[in-house]
Amino acid sequence: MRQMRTHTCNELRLTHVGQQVKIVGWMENVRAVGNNFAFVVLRDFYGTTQVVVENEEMMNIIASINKESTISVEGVVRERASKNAKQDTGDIEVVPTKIEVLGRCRHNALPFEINRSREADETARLKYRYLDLRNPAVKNNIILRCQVVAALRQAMTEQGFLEITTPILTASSPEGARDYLVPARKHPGKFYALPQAPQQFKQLLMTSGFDRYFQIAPCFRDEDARGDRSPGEFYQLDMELAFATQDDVFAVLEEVLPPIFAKYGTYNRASSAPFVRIPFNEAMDKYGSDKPDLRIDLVCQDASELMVGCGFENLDGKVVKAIVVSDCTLTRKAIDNVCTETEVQAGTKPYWFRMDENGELVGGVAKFMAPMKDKLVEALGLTPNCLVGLAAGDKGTARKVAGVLRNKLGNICEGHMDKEQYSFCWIVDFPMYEIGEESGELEFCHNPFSMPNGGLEILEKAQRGEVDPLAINAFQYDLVCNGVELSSGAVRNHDPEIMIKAFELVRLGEEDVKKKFPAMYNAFTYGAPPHAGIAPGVDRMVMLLAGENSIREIIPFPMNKNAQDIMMSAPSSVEQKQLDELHIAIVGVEEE
RNA sequence: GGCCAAGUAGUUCAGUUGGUUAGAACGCCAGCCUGUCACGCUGGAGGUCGAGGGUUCGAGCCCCUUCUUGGUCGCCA
Repeated sequence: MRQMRTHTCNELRLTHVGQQVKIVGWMENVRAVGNNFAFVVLRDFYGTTQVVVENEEMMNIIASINKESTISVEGVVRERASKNAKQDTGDIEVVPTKIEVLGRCRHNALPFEINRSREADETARLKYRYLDLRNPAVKNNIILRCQVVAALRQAMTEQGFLEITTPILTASSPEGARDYLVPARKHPGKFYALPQAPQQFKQLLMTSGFDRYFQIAPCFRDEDARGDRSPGEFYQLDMELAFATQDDVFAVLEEVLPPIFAKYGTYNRASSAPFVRIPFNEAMDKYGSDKPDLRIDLVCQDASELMVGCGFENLDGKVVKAIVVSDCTLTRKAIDNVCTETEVQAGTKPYWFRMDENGELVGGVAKFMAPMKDKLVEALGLTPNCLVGLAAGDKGTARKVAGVLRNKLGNICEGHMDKEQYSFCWIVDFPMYEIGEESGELEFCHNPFSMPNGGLEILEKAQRGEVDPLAINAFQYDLVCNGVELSSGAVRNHDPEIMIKAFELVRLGEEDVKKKFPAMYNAFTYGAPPHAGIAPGVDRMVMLLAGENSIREIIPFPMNKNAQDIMMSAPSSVEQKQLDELHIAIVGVEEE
């Protein structure tokens, strides 16, 4: 036979019985039964097939190699004497006439067992990622990723978007995250930067007249990792629409995402259009978060007034958020656990009390609550067997603690979370400005590209002191799914005058705009279309679809949380010659 | 960078109040086994208990330092 193989390891069925075939793959397992009789499991990308070795010659070959070697098996398909219903190819087996070793595995002890690699130490998995990926359970996440990306491309294309690639080597951006810099050999002392997002390029494409742009765009940010945030690089479904409003952008994703989530997700239910829209301030008040998990039916109620005069100094006179969990069966120990975990995550401890089955207030801070029981029952709608979580402090603290507590209670208390679905919402009306924590002065809340709601007029009013700049909203929005922030987007500020005015409010001006965004500023002076866009994170979407908690499970070759690729040994030292060419001198670093 | 947790055989873990030779499962090696499919049975090899220091008659266990890893907060226009 001339081909390497005639069939894959998930192809042969009873209909093939009697045929001469050739299959290839990894020798996953050998079950020897008797001296000259063994079952060999051959695995390739597609599945597994059983090979039966029945004579000494073949036995010797199998015995001479380690598991995970690649072999080629030429032989005849035979119906099994005892079939295995759990295996796609469980009705047949291949009786070899020839076994050839293609790639010998030189190790009889692997760093971990392939089919149990997900339980192995993560460092070992990452170092031997090529072995980890042999595990079908690991590999399937990568396949899912490919399918989702393909589906996204197709859906976007069907919606009339053009995929346009933008530069990877570009200029450092003064705003946002830390840049990855690349030294420019031909320009001593100067650097390229890897794009944090194709933001400016896509806006320039709009200015060029491309009407609907998208890209599965690699983005690079030199910031620390999280469970749901890979260090260094990630991918966004980046898109921008000319002559478009916020609603136009929403309509695209409301059309594109639900079918893909329903088809490829762990859960087959996804919100349908239109997704719920929640103003930023309402989200913060009601859910204690700008990325609420709407699968949880709990809401935060304001209890600040109720607590006045309760006599407990940590509640009395503070901003207090109450979360009422009806029919709560948590034990005291479980409640304490939730409170401790909340404190770890939010930095401040929540308080609690319960109404027992007799309608008495018990546990936690109940003794402070008892005197005003009637008021509480009416205002918070307390019923027997309900738990009340209290988050208190200044406004920001109360919101944050309440948000964390809400998530924990929703996840742990039965009946308050309809988990098996993808629940989308838009968070809208983000404030344009905020008071910076460090500077104490007015700063852009999110990014300076967004169009303020009210345009030039409201900025001028703010400048004249007629409007509180903190009350100005931007046409800025987030897409949230199951408590995960999938994306930020905005109607862009395409008007140079409004841009300058927006900068003036944070003590910057025309020169700063020109200096920071020269290409975009200039381009906009030549007639720019109003435009808007968004960029959902591909990695996070796939993570949600795969039902994984770690972003590393859905990236083919992830870095560890210290931004190292321990398989490739990146980052690494380089030759002095390379440094010289780049005009780089390493100082203040000890040799390893 | 702060805080929390973990680090014991190739792998995943157990290890009681500080006390004899540090155990189990899987994997590996050898032997037996002709219908297994998480094959089975018998035996065996395999350990600087992350590293360094301290307390003690005696430390895997207690104390200090340090390294690594994970989580979390800072950070992420």
